[in-house]
Amino acid sequence: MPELPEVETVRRGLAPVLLGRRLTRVVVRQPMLRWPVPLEFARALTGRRVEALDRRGKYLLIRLDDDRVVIGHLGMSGSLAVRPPGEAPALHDHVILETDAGACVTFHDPRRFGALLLSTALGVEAHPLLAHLGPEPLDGAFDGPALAARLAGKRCSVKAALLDQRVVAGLGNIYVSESLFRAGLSPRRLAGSVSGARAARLAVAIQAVLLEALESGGSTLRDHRQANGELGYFQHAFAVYDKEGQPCPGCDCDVAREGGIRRLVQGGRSTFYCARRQR
DNA sequence: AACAAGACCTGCATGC
DNA sequence: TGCATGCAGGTCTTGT
Repeated sequence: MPELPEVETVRRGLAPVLLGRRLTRVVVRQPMLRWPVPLEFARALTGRRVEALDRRGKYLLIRLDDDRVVIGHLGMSGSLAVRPPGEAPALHDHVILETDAGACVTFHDPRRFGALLLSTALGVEAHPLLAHLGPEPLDGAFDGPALAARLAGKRCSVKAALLDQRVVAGLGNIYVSESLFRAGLSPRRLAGSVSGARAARLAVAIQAVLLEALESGGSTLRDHRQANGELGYFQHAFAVYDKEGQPCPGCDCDVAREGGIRRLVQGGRSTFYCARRQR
């Protein structure tokens, strides 16, 4: 599920429930996520107050009042949602946090590719999972030249490069396809060839797609929920993702003759694009 | 050094 | 109806 807009949607939804609250009860029902939840996780969180809720790329950072930081990742199918207190946990509800206001936040993740780890305020930036992340695409400093510098010399496809979190932090399979479509760039294009005006177009496209997705509460294909349980609805605004064979919304290409939106597999992952509009 | 493939795990749609 | 297959929003690890 979760790319930057979904994680940011969850962060914004959880903030009013968690910020400034004390965690009164923490239950780890299933510790075997991507990596085991640390043995001391429940003990470390119980009684602590949540001082800040941040996001870095696709990672959520829950900062506690004792300088500990929870590093959270939702993997493919994870969600963090506020549940009615007292409700019985559902299948795949792996970790439950209760606050002194009586709120109940549940980490739910059928595939268990997600993670909940512990770090410290001083160490979190240098944590192996975060240390090499590229720039935040919604930062003011992210622009054409910044992106071009990250892509320079790369021999892989621009699609593969954008999925690499060291190049830009937070893009995933959906938003890479959508961004390349908006920028009019072929997903097969050599990453290193994207510079100058092309890089500027791509940077603008990435920001526009992410901001629009954010306004829609992210994309719900299956698992993503906003923290309040509502679905995201940006999936209705996809131009190309999962639209193989459908007409391209940006040009009048003939589906019968040109095939409309095409699907391509790169690095084992589907890419969707319009061959006519993307060069 | 760069890249692809394999691994992790569950659920769902499809086709026989 | 049941079963096998393939695919899915991610990314670390292993092998070429």
